[in-house]
Amino acid sequence: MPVTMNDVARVAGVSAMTVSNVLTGRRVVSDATRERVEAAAEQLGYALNLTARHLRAGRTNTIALVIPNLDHPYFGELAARFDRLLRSTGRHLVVEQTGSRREAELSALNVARLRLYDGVLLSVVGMRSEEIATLRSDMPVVILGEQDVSNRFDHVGMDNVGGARIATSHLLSRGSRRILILGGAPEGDDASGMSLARTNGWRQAHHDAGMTPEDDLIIPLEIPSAEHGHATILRLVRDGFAFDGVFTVTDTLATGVLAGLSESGRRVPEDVQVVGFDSLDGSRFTVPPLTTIDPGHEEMATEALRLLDRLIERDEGAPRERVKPPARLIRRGSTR
Amino acid sequence: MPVTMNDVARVAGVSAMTVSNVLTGRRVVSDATRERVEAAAEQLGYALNLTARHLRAGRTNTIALVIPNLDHPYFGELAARFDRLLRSTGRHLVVEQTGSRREAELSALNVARLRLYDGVLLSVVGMRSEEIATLRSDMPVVILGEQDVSNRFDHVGMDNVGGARIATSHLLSRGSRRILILGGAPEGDDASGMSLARTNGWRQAHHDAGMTPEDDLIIPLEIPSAEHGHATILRLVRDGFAFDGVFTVTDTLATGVLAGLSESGRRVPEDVQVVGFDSLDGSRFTVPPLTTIDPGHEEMATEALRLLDRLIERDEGAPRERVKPPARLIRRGSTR
DNA sequence: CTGTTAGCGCGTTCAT
DNA sequence: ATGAACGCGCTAACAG
Repeated sequence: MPVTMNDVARVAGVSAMTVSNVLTGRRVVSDATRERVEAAAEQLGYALNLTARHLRAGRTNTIALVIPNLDHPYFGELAARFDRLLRSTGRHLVVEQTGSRREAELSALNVARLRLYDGVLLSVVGMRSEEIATLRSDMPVVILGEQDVSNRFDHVGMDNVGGARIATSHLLSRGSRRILILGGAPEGDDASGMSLARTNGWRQAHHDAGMTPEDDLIIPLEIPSAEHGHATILRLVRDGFAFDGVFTVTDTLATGVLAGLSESGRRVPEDVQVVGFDSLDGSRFTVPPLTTIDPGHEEMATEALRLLDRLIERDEGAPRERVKPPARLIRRGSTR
Repeated sequence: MPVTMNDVARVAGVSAMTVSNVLTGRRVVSDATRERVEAAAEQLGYALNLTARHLRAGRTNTIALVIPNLDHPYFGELAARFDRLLRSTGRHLVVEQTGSRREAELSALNVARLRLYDGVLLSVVGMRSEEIATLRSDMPVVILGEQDVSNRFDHVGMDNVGGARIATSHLLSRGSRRILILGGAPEGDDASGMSLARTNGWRQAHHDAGMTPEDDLIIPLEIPSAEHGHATILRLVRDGFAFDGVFTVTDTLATGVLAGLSESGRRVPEDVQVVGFDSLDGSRFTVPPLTTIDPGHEEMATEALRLLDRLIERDEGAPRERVKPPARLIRRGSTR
């Protein structure tokens, strides 16, 4: 059996209450008693039972981050960022992986309702907007990501349209004329909101320049993975498809594209310029280094926590907010 | 106030115990009562309080993975792997990041002792072997990584020497003669155990081939990051240092090296061959794709959980084990 | 098949 | 400065 406060109290010849006071420092204890208690605790190898404290306190000082996968650098970096911020306020981050499965996303929310977490940062992928709107919101929840969310939730997103527009304008200004959007959404496709928005930005950039992009430049993908990027770009090159620029909807995708272009002898940026989206850490060291869009990671993280804390403090009066930091271009060697 | 079992019991006209039985299915309940209880729970929006259940049960069905950082792909992939395995047995994974700080590593172990987790998978970096040996082991703990750990703990490591040897032999067999070991440990350096072991493997491979490698080929690094790999290789090339092969002690390092070689006009694998270590997902799509060493990730994960479960089941009699799966070479385009 | 009692370990409240 | 009592919400153990 584990050692409890009562055990320590007995050995120290005091009440459990006094032990608690020594440990938490919430009340003043005489030096003599303090020392006896500390000695007893040490001697018995006492360890606080956090589960009991949480039950008693009704809160756990733990925030859950619900994401699709940890083995995708995008989410790994996200988790690290939140961890840093929470740690600095003495709280814990717990990561739940959903594998993008609807049920897992729901169940993670549910676990939160089960009082294990004080709040949830939810990065939804498997659920559609309509479905999200039906979620119970009796827990502090902030939605992260590109979804168009019902106004029953706070939401921190990114400027997908603006970012894609900047990326594409950059390619145009550097002389690309046939710019693929890899992972884009053709008209009428039931692609993700992210894909749709970034395709719109790509289109807008062309309009800004007085151009109308050809629809065949929109290359949809099941999943924006490096594999798919790689395979797709190889196929296009082999088919003799004409293009001199690629805007990939994610950096991961760009990785595969750079690999594919290199294999097929296309030089970057001389023959083809490439721009990604996400500004992953690793994109600084691709060959060549990847020009990309920083959607404002740091601001998104701080804002998400601000909104979540507001809910945790039961500041119910405040209306739900939607935050969307400005995106900015990071210029590197994959463009001229 | 949240709804409790008692509230549900009152509305359904039964005892809390019966509500519990309906919810857990641990005892048979008549259909009539079951339905009343379910209706009441639904009506009140009841949600189980897991904190209370955990206190009562004395276990949480949660395993903690303690790692330095989530934004390093190596650890992201590790976390994803454990998450998959644990989820398949109905348990949860929680990730604690330590930033490689000694105190954080200790504190994570401590949180575990505080009954929040049933067991801990500890990836130590900030502590030295001697220090690990002094840790209390009154919790189910399995140590992961390259450390030489006291025999008071189960340990799952990798074959650093063997892997480095295979990597280097491969370079030698493909014609490299001056093979840098980037992130290596010079004689007498107080480098990490990982670094030392991989340097030994590099040396052994040379001896296997009847050669003795020059000591100036051992390039130590503070941190095996892409940045350092990049900067260091640029410097070496600029200084006119002679080499025609690089064994980087991690894949991340190799990323920086490939970028640096490309910038300075050295062709891979024609002028310089490169081999990494870790077999990260992303290494399939570097330019060129990276030849690397798979230390047996999958086996390491399953073994670690087997050992941990043994401890959780209080199978105290069993002696501590140390597992070290065989490493194998993954050949790709960065070598000939 | 259902209820009563009791306690997991802690900390708030009220008393001394 | 210290202690007693009580309850956070759940569930084993023991009735009946």
